[in-house]
Amino acid sequence: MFPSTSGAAKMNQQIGLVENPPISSFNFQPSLLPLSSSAYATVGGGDLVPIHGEDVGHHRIRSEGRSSKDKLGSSEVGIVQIHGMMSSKNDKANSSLAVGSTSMRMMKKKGKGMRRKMREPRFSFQTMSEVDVLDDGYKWRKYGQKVVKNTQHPRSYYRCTQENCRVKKRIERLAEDPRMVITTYEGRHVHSPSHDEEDWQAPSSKITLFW
DNA sequence: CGGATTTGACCCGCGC
DNA sequence: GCGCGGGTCAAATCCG
Repeated sequence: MFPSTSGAAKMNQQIGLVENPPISSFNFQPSLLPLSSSAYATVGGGDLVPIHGEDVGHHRIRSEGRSSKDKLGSSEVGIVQIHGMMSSKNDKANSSLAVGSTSMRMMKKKGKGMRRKMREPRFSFQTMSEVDVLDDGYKWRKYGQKVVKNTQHPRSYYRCTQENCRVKKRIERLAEDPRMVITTYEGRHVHSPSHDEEDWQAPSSKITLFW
C-alpha cells in the first residue's frame, strides 16, 4: 500500500555477504536511501552504536543484555563495516554493510509458543527519508502494525517473503521528525537480495568479516 | 485469481 | 497476580 518501493529494486551492485555455518552475518545495502544521516547498529538488543557515514572501517559492537537485567543472558559481538558514503543523494551510493554475530539462538519450535526470546542480531538504520519502506532489494510482506506508546506514528512490521528466510523488518517513524525513519532489521537473510546469484558472495575482502 | 495488505484480537514478557 | 505494552497471527479485504 505504500506508494513507495514502486520500481526500486534495481540491484546492480553486489553485496559481499559472508555465509559461514558457524558465523552468522547480516547484510544490508542502503543503496536506495535518498538521504542517510546516521546509522545505528544494534546487536543483541542491547547497545546502540552510532555509525558515521564518513567513517569507513570496522566497528565492533558488544552487547551484554540490558542494564542489570539480562533478560536473554548472552553476549554477542558484532562487527559493522561501512564502505562508502551513505549521505549520497544520487542513486549510486555504493554502501555496503555487514554485521556478524557469534551466538544467535533462535526458536526451534513452531507450534503455538513460537515466540521465543529471539536472540537474533538487530540492525537499525535511522534514515532521513520520506518513504517508509526502504527497498533494500528484498521482498517484504507486512504482517502487522502497531502504535507504540511514545510515538504518534504506527510502527510497521515486515517480514521477508522468502520461506526459508525469517528476517524481520521494523519500520518506525520518529514522532519529532516525521522525515526520520528508523528501519530495524532482525535476523539474517539466507538468500541474495533479489537475484539468487551465487557470485554475490565473491571474495570481497572489503566486506568479509570473520570473528 | 493469487498474493499482499489491513486490522482487530490474541499472546507473552516484564514491571509494579 | 494483574496490568501494560509490544509483537504476532489470521481472517477479511483490496489490488494487480
